[in-house]
Amino acid sequence: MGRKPCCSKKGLNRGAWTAIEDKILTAYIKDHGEGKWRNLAKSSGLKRCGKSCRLRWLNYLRPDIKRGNISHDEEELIIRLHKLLGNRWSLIAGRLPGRTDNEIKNYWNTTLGKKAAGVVVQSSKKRKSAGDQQTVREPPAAAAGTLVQPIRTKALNCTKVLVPVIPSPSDHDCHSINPEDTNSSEHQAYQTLSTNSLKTDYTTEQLYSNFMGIGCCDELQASNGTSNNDLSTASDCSLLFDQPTLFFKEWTMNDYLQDNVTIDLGSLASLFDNEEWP
DNA sequence: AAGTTCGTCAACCGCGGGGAG
DNA sequence: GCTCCCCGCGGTTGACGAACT
Repeated sequence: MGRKPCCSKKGLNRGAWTAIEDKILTAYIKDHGEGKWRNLAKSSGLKRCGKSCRLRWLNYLRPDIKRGNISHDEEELIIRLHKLLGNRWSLIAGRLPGRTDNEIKNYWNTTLGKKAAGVVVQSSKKRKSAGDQQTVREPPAAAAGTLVQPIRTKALNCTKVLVPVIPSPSDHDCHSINPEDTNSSEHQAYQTLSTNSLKTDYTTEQLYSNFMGIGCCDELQASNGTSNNDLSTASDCSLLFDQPTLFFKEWTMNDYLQDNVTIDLGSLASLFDNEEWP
């Protein structure tokens, strides 16, 4: 049957966007809002396909895009999140305010990937001379005999990750969730998750194992229709691994999206350094 | 100065998920 | 249940500029 191409390529502009096109797109989105990209492309008069418009807006024109170099804190965070999530660029980007998945992906491919692999990266735009080859170190994990692999969600057929367990109300002590405080983000997160009829008889080790994609992911998926990738969010990880409630304050998606909270990257990094963290 | 190599990053491509009919 | 459409994601490409020979 074949899939229809996203747009007819006849008569459409391709390649780099011009300043005029940018202006048109920005003005149109200001007036009509995001979404309906295909319609947007037609209605705005831009000779671009919807995909192209969406990409241009999300990766370049959005007002909240952060420009400039990736900071050291951000870099650390990307490395840690990548270790945890693999190439889930959009999820990683979701934790870095103002950064786009494309930007992070590019940064990883050009810089961090090499770093993470143990290659000493030369300062940017400096080529190595013949006698100054890149030094290749053994990856720390490999050297220790244990290769750290990112979670491969696709390979595990586990795109719908489950939260297999939520502590019962009697477990509240260890999560610092006050059941009386129905307005707290902790409580709301608990409610959201607990309404999914989740099991309550898993140990932390089992949770960790499930979360890391080792073991019964498919079985759990079959036994529970809960959808979404929320387990990939740091707040859920915190719930699972008994991390401090600090996470809920700074790392719930809602807080970030709605209140545009400035995230303390240092605190996150220290949290990742916790021994229980993968 | 000219040519070559390499790094960066915007943009494109194809695929899959999910909703509507 | 099937098909179509829209959207979002991750992988890849290619233009461009800087560094090097």
